Amino acid sequence: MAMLQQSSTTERQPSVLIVDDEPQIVDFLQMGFAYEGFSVFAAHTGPEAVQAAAAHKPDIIILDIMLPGFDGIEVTRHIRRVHDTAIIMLTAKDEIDDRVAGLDVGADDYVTKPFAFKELMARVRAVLRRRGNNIGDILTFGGITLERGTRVVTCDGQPIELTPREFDLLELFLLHPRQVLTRDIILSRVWGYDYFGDDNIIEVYIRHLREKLHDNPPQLLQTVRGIGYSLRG
Amino acid sequence: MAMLQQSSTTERQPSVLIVDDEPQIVDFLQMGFAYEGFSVFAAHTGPEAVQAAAAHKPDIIILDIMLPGFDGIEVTRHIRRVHDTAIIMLTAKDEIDDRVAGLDVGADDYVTKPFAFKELMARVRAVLRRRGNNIGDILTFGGITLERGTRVVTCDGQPIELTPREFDLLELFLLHPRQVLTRDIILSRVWGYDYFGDDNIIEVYIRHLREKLHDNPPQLLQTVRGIGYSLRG
DNA sequence: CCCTAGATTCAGCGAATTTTCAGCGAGATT
DNA sequence: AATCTCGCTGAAAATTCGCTGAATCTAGGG
Repeated sequence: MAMLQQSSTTERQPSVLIVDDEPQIVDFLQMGFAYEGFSVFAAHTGPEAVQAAAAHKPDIIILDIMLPGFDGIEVTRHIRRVHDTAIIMLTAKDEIDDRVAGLDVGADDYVTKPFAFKELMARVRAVLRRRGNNIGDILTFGGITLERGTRVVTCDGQPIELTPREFDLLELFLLHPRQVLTRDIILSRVWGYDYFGDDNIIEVYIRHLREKLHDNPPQLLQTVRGIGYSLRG
Repeated sequence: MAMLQQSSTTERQPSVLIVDDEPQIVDFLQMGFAYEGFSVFAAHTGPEAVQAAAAHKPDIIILDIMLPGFDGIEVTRHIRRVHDTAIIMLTAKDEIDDRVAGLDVGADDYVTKPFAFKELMARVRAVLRRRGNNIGDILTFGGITLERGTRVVTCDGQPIELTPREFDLLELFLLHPRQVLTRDIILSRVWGYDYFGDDNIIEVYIRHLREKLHDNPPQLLQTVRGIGYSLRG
């Protein structure tokens, strides 16, 4: 998963603390959140988590309920005593009891493993929004506005109807304006890392977006021949 | 317990003061009330409670009858001397006598520990309603009105009969107007995080709501293909 | 035990969306 | 200029997705 530079349209960089003892999970989440423009901290044990939470005061914490020695519920209590951080718990499907206990202690939401990163992200945004932290909910560039919560997109004030794929693609460009996004990155971010279809699908959707954004001749969504595409002013 | 953006239809944020010497209880209640859209204050001792009540003038106080040094009855008397705030007492099962005494002193209601948050919340709403403080009890959007306490729903002034599931679903949308609620979130909020059934149940209930709300063709409850549904004007 | 309201499942249909594909033409390379 | 690569285009094909009209299942009341 290639790293991209953070969007300049995001006012402040939101932060996340990931707490899990499985390095794979941590890596996976780290990549995902970094890509979404978060600054990321990680912890592998309960005590580390409590310390990191106090030190960095992240906007949100992703916490595995099952941690060696010091479980997620304990961690939540400790953290909440110091700072009222939003917390989303990760649980396996067969840990219903623990999960419920976690909620009682005050997790803001929970997600069962295995999960799609997209779903987790949707919940993260919902939680942050609920707490009045709308960071990253509205993306803007050129005359384009994209509201992630309501999925309303406007171009020069006019509302635009987009299909899910079109929406995801535009969102990607708005997250990384001016960046040249390679075909590889576009494919893996919008169609998933396991997509093995035709490359040409990108061109088709770029065309759809250009049509709907009245970007003709291409000015907003510029072709970078041999590489990919780029959203420019 | 997924958290979503607070409804803009809620006129004013209600406030609650939680008084208990057990941090676990305070945490538990804090999260619950925060989720319900209350601004929350907490106190751990009698004097703190009296001071906080005077300072913040909360809409309602949740007061543990057993406090070290200065018991709940004393606190109630002090508070009532200054301000006529609604008070709900928490008591352990074996403190019946105290409970009666608490009522005599002027608590509006009492709840025995252990209790389900839902029950407490129901009583809170009942008490606030009785006192003419219906904050957060009535949700409105479009021509729809939903009264949480009585579970009465009207559409364009006409009363509508809803089954429990239908009510919960509509309530969810009214709590988050205009937001696009994903199928995941709808399922976990209305059917519970441990629901393993068919996705299609959502469509069935959306249809029921549309029928009862005379939303044909869909205008109020809009489908967001590939994502979920959204309550719009 | 039956009856009923409510909850859930299911299969088929139609429409929206996604994907594929082949031909064309603009840029790049020689 | 000839050639080649790569992106663009229009349209058809394939697929997904939500809607619908039952049928089935369940729990509670009479």
